Amino acid sequence: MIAAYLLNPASPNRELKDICLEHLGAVLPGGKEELPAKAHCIMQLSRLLDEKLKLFEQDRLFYDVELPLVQVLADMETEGVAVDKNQLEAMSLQLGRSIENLAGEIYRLAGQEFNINSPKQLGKILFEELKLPVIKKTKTGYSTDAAVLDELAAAHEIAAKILEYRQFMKLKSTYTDGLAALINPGTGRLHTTFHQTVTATGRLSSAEPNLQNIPIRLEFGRLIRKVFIPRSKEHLLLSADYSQIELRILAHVSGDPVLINAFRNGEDIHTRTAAEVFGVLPEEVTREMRGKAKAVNFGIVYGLSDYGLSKDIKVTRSEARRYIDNYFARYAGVKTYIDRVVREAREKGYVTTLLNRRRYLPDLFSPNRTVRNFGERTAMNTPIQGSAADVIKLAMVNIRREMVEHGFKAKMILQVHDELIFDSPADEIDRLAELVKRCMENVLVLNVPLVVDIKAGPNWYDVKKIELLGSF
DNA sequence: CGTGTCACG
DNA sequence: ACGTACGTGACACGC
Repeated sequence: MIAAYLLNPASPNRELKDICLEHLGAVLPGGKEELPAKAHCIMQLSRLLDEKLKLFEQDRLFYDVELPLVQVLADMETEGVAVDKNQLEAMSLQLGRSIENLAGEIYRLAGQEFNINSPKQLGKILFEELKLPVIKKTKTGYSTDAAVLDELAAAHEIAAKILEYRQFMKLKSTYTDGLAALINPGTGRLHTTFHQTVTATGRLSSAEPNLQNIPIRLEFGRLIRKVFIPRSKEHLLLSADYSQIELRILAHVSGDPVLINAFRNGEDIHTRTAAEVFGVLPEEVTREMRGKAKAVNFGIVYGLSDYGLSKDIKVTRSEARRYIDNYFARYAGVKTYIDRVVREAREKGYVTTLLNRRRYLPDLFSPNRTVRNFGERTAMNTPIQGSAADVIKLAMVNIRREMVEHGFKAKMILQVHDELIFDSPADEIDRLAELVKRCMENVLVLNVPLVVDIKAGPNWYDVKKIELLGSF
């Protein structure tokens, strides 16, 4: 399954019968021949896929990264993450009361009761009963998403209430109630499943529950993180996250001197970008300028458009265009790199990552311009996002080896794309922090340093940065 | 099961 | 004139 994934990660079907069809051109029979036919196919496939991996120079990625990662992920899933069930239930009750109060307010303002969770019913109330202006439409009717409600907030106080209602409803259904329902009664912990063959870029995904999307951006949601705790009172949680890994990878693959210098000098990258884009000194950069520059940096990684940027930071499209033009004028190496990646993708039909992960981009050849543009943005984004996935996967394999070798009691329990979480005895924390930081920062040698921040604490909310002594 | 919405990196 | 930021998963609704 994993070999087939590396050969073509965008292929939607990963069942044995799909892989047989794709690589052997064979249709698996049903009935009494099914089992021996499967055995035969697996044998054929193991040789064939091994040959194909060698041909694509993906054998190291397969044997040195993805295969050893299987055991790492299995152990993480088995260990699970402890949660405070009582606290989860208390939060649920509190959210339930807030939701009821808000619903009452919303019904009063609407002049009737209806299902607030139904976009169809909500649209009718907002745009037909209350006659609010229609901002945008979906395939099936009126859009009522957060951007629309934000705009409506000026016209009617119901909009803000609905936004608040949605926020609480999300927290209750997906997080407090949703997580509580998935606590394993035997272990008292949450045991996610990490999927290794799902994403087109090489990232992992997490399901049942998804522990890669626990709230953090809004303070209220962030409190959910308090329920994620160590397994015993002698333990702490330790989190280790890569600082700006995607932009560092961009600096490496593009060779852009301004970007490389910024990272080598340990500069704040968003401030540096603001200084470049707005033509001021770093010390003259305001909060607002830095915020916009941060959005530009994200946009660069995504394969930006002036439209997407303007929507993100709420400036006019021509203003966004100016930021982008300024960016490419100052980071000319990035511009050259992006043009090269897209051109090579068109020539070869695929893009690759640092460790030779591959993604085919048939969208590049679509007659539809929108689809083609999408393909071009994918061509820019995938080598960055996918290389970041390569880096952390290799680090996970190396960390596990060292932890086993040195007899650590601590356990790696979660991966959140650029971050690893450990459940560790308090008296191991300093040694673990040193090991994890060293493994993550030295996993590959790039032309800019990789920097990892380490935090520790009594739960996932209250982790605080710790500085390591004497490790340089 | 498709759609809309929204949580994360 | 049109339609667009990259990658996921879960929930609720409604067919």
